[in-house]
Amino acid sequence: MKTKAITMGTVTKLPVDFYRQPNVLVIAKALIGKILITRIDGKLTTGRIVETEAYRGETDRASHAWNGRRTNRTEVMYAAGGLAYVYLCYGIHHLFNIVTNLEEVPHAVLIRAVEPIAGIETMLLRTGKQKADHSLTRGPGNVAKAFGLNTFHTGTSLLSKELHLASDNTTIKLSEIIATPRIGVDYAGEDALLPYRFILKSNPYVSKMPKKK
DNA sequence: CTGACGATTCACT
DNA sequence: GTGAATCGTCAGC
Repeated sequence: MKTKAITMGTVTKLPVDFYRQPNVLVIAKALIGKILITRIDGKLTTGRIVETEAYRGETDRASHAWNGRRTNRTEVMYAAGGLAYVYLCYGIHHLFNIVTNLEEVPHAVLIRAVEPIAGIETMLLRTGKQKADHSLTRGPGNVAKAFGLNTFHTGTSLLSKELHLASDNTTIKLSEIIATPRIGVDYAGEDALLPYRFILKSNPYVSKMPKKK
């Protein structure tokens, strides 16, 4: 066969221990360059993560679980790491988060942007876009949409066949990763300035730098 | 039960 | 650069 196989080397599913490391910032940074894989409605979509944000639970005013706030919606953040937390924002957009750390520690990482690898047709279909340009999977709302994620997936294991993360041979140099303040969290006061956002340098799928307000 | 608002996006000026 | 869309969640009565 002359199939031009997509050379992806060895792709390994991230183990559950990865999500249970104590420092959510380390996890958010380590997720840059990893592969997001979903098999939803029988459609395979994969992409490389290029932008994340860390939310450090009860000590972080930008987090839904700030100061130990615990409600029906945020309950999943208090579970042990390795689950998905998807929630609706502005009544329109679904945002995909990864629950990290141990039980009772509500840390999470928001996936803000992904570079599409496979299933681009499916992504176009889901987002209703005509062309596969940089906006396809840029921005947390678009990522969830393109990968078929919605609030129904909250609590789904990130080790499942339907939804998981993986690592390939790609190594990201630390110098390629930049830390910046998070976006859209002005209400968080001083915590809004924390450099908890990680982006892959010069990647066109990374959302624009936040404008100074 | 009611009212206020958000970890955003898109179209338009 | 500005503003509207739009509904689940949460706090308060």
